[in-house]
Amino acid sequence: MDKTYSPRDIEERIYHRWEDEGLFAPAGDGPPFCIVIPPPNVTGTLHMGHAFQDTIMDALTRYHRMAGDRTLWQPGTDHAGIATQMVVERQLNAEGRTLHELGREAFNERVWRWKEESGGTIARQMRRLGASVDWSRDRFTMDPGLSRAVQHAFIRLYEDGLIYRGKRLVNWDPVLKTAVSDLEVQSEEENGWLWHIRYPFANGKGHVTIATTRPETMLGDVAVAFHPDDERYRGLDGTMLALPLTGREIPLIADAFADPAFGTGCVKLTPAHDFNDYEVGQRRGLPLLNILTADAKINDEAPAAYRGLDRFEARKRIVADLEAAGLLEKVEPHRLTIPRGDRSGAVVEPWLTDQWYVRVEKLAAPAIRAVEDGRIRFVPENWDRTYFEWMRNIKDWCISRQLWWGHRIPAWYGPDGAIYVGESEDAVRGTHQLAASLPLTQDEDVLDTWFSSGLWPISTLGWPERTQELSTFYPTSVLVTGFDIIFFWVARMVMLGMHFTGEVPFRQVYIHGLIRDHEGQKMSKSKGNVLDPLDIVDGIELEALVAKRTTGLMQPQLAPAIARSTRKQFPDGIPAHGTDALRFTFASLATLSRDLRFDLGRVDGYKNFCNKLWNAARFVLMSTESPLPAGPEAPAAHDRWIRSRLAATIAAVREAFAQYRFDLAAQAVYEFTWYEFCDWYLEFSKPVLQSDESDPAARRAARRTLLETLEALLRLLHPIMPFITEEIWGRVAPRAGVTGASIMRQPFPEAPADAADPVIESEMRWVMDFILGVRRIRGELDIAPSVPLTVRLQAASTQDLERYARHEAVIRRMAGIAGATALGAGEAPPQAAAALLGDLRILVPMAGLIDVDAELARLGKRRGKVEQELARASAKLGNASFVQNAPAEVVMQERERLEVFKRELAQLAEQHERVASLR
RNA sequence: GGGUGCUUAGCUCAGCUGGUAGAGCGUCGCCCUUACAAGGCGAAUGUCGCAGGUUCGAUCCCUGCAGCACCCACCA
Repeated sequence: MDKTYSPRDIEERIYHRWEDEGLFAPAGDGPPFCIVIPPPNVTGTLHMGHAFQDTIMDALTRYHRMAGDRTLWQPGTDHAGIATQMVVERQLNAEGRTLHELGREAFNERVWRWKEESGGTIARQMRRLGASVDWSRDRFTMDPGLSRAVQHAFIRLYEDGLIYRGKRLVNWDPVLKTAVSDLEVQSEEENGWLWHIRYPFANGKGHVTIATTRPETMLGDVAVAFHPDDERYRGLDGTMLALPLTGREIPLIADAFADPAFGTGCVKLTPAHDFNDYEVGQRRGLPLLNILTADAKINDEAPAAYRGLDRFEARKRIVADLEAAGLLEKVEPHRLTIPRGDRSGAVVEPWLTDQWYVRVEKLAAPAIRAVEDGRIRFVPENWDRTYFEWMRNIKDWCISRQLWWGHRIPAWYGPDGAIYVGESEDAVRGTHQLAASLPLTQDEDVLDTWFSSGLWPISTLGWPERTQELSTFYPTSVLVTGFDIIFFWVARMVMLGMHFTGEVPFRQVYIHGLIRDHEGQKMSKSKGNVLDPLDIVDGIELEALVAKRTTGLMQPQLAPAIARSTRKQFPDGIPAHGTDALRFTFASLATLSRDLRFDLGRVDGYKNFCNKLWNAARFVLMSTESPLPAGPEAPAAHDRWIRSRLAATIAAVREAFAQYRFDLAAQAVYEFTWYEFCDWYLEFSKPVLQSDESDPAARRAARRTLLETLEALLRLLHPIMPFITEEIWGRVAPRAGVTGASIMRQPFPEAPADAADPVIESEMRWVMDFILGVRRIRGELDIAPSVPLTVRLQAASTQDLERYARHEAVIRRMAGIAGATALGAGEAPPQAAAALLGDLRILVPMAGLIDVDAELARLGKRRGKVEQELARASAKLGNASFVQNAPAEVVMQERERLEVFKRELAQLAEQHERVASLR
């Protein structure tokens, strides 16, 4: 093995081998286990959130694969309608061309080309991260098979009466010029104004005053409402008003919709441009007057003076005209929520159009029940409340989009406006027996991306065909995703999956937190704090990092600040850490918290961990030969001890995986590896291995234990750190007598039932405490390691002496002592510093090497601590109700503690006196 | 307006069904001891947000408050 661990040399090579050998495909006949990947945008790149999510899914996948399950991690990408279309459109614009010049067909060809070009990026990145997806089953939402699934789903829902076409108000994005669903609208509080405007009575005698945040919509007003109980307007129901600037007359009506407490109590009604007003209008039979074009300019329904003006321009003009007419009563500042399109950032308009909708109520009911009765379980559990909250108030889902990139809606219109839904024009003509001469035109629109995403678990497995994969892997086992798409995606998969198959799409939904930067900020291009996971893996020079963060900004003026903060945070760029270190970091970050702060310092730490493991393996390989020599074996206590500790660690890791506590799994395996295996066990084994005088049977046992423990440890670590474990395992396994092409297909470790050994653990605890006691004296009294110590044992029991004898070689080496001898009965103890180990006192004679003051200080410090503990324990035991009510076990334990403290205190006092007398 | 989280060592976070507060990073000493200086050995550091309550006992359970996030919602 190379002396240093260098991830770059091993990772790519190993991944290719796995892939070439087909190790990612489901195998065996164990119970099925399946995860479908949340499909990233095909033209996108992986960010930290993806890398985190992929790490979790891969860890689960590898864990289950090793546990013997027939495991499929289903990969794929999403066509991401709006996002992708916007990117390509921007490319076009940069070339000085527009979408419409190109035409629909040519544009789509162009998007496909772009998809082919950039579509491999994600896959390349996933390979670097070690993702063990079954690439042979890679899918794209616009693949022919998946497109067929989408079409089939649409047709069936239509036939089931769950899809309809309707003219109503939708959220209209005037920049993208498409309808969007409620979920794609982001409402933010912003500062605005409240305009108070007078609407004169038609008879010229007086006026009412309305308050509005959107004066330009007055051009579409069809009524003004006041509350029926509002005394101020008693008897005015039905009075006609002269709508300013328009020459139109509209009625004043009494309607409970108006809130007497707001503004003047009068509200203008614009049913074509406001969701509330629309509802009132429907109820009251008011007309709809649309005054806006698709790009939110004033249309020809409005007075000539305003036609063609942008809505915000029109607002200014109208306010000015009202003021000039003396109708503007006042303007006051007002906080209001502004709805913006989540992609374009444009203010969304409620706009009257024909769109396709999914009638969700019937779909939602079984989807709610599935979570209520536990067929689907959220982890952490409380996300079900979020799910319920939304599902119980769900509204019909607008699924048509006025885009070109996506699944075209399979509907055709006759000249009379009749709607025919089917697989193709021919099919439609056939089913409905339409004359060949009857002209049919297909709907121009495409479906919401989330419609096809909602089918993902079934469509990737082959639905609507009844494939082998579908029957094997559906329902899938667990969905791993972020809480931000519970509504967009999770809920829709449940509804659609259940409707089409009668079964839930997944049994568990593991909701992970959001990766933020080290300051807790969301990572975003415009904040300039994004990290490319592969830059952490491979490292990146400072200048390259700065360039990466500052190019392609939507707001180029942010570049200098971003460059500055980047240089400050990473003065030397980012060093290479390797994939395993990054993955281990993600695993240890995967707590139940919803915000996860990513700190590069942790990756550094886990890279060191990789190095530690690497070197431990080197030691094991250097200390053993292949194959293990035959012969009788005599395991030492520490051999049995490490097996006992390994068993406990295995149990902890398995439990952690079962609970999706990757952080606890990582922690358990980290602590075992570093603190138990490396810090203690390897050192324990050295005297046996490196001495020519040791018992050959003990040596054989040590070598076996070394190899077997490491081999199991590698398997235990593999789901989280696949590369380094594979690399080391390839060398270690043969010596441990394990055969196999790859660690990937080895069984996940199981704790042998008889491995746990409390007796041995307590004996080794004694050994370790002995060593620690001497080391502490050395450290605190500043005795150089080169100074050999000979210690005396005072008040040693038979057991102490036996233990010392059994472990003398280890203790001498690790505590750095030349030897230890028991104090004879009646022999006066030497002047010495002492470490306490139960009743046993380990005396380090002070002759000439101990600083009296330092030792006194040391004793005093310890005494303070013990006194504190003692006081606490005795207070507890002095409390009658504690003794009475606490479980006997607890009380007994407390009594023991008290005794121990008392004894220790006495010993400390005695020691203190003796040392002080040296002065 | 409704809902959900969070507050523990300088920083980032664990702490399972209430029973002696932990880790990593950082800090401070001493060591290049032949697996590893990406290391070893040792050390320091906490009124567990605040105030009540339940309990023999509360970081943990309950109530209230404060601060910080986030989600949902049509108030002109």
